[in-house]
Amino acid sequence: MGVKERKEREKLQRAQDILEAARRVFESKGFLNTTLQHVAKEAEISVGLIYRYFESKEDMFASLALKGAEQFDKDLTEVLKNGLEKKAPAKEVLGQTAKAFFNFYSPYGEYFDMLLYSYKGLKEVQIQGSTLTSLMSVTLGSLDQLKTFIVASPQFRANNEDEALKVVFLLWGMLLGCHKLFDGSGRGQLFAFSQEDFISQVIEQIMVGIAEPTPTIDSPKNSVSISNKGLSI
Amino acid sequence: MGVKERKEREKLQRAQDILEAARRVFESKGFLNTTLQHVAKEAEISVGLIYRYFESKEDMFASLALKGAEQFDKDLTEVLKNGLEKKAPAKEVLGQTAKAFFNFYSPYGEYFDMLLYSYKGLKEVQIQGSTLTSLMSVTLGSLDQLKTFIVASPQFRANNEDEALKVVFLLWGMLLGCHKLFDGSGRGQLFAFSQEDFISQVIEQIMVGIAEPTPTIDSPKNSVSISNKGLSI
DNA sequence: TTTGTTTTTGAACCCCATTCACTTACTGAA
DNA sequence: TTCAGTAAGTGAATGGGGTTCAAAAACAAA
Repeated sequence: MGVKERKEREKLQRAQDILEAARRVFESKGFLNTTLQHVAKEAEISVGLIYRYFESKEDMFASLALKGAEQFDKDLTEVLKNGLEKKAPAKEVLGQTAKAFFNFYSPYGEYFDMLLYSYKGLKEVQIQGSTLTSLMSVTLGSLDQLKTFIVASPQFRANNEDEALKVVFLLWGMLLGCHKLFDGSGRGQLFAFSQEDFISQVIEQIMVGIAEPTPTIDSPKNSVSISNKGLSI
Repeated sequence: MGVKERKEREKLQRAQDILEAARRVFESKGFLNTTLQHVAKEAEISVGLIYRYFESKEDMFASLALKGAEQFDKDLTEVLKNGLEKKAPAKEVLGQTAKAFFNFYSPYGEYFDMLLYSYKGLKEVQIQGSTLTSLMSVTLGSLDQLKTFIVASPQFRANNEDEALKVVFLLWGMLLGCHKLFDGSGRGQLFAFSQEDFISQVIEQIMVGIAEPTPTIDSPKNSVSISNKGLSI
């Protein structure tokens, strides 16, 4: 009874084909300008058939984002594993993380944004579909990976789960923000530096801080013994 | 001929009334669930009249965001002026900046996000309306204020425009990201800490860095003379 | 009052996402 | 090979909502 299995496979494949077609159209036209007619044409099927494979247009977005998030999670695992094994400098690991993040977020983050956005808009109607739930759960998994890495690596100040979690959110927030800054608005071109350069410098700054090591000129009062570290918060 | 003036005033007032009505409806229903019929009803006018005052629904969003951005810019000016005059600790100033940012971004940022988003979606059709242009320009003005502050304050490592700009973007990105983390997705409740606490700790971390001050145990090779500062990148 | 202008209205228009009655393709059994 | 039953696929119809427009109402000036 290989028929059932074959059908199953074909069905999955068809779903993937539609998704890829959708991605192509979105990328060339942008979300709002893409109609399901366009997608159907690109996928060489009829409009109605889309609904046999996806609950809605939004669900297609979610599915794309989910694919991206899963890829990111896989990349992240790789990056962190290598980082620990080779005892690579933290900023290098974070740089690679950022790179993976943008690989995910540039094509898919838009969908992600939109989903978050529409989630909020729809919160009183219907909280979320299963695809969106999966998306959230994969994302939280990635955050957890990062947390574990930070606790395990001796290069970070944070050495317990709680502290590390905050660092993770700081990094995550920074990445989200940088993406918005550069990619989300098209303003990137206004800046004199590339995203890549910028990110690596931001990471550098996050590592060592932006404050002047010796804060004020007029307070030698509590310079008792910590003169050498100077930066222990 | 005070008639003309009165009409002028009434027109402006009417626009404001519509905008406020729109804001109320958006806040109670969310964007996507708000129709122009709703807004018209709330403003006690007919649907068509909205179009005498605003180019489109999107333009209403942009106008709301603009109001928010202008308020933020004003607040920021105040915060930074006080900070410099009173030589307040940098993290305090940044904390107040964050507060002002969220005051703006919580009610209006959603519109802002959406505009950025739709800007991207529509970039090949029509770049932008005048309201959106103003919004961008006000925002860039705020960023510039921050840059100037950072150059002027001795508490920051950065002491030239170029360095300071990067710090500004780091901060801005962090704020954007934190907003998304907490407010944009409703995930805030999942975390064990409040946005306010989180932000202040993030600022702390950004000031002093997340790296362990003495990076590795096995490199006393270049401890020539900078042993006291230890953190000069 | 009359005339010209501005404001206001709400029904009509149009663009989609979504649905649905229907057709076609396929499968397993007779 | 035929046939019933099911799954896959179609595209025109539906409905919601942003936008437009012709006409009415309100208003100003003469």
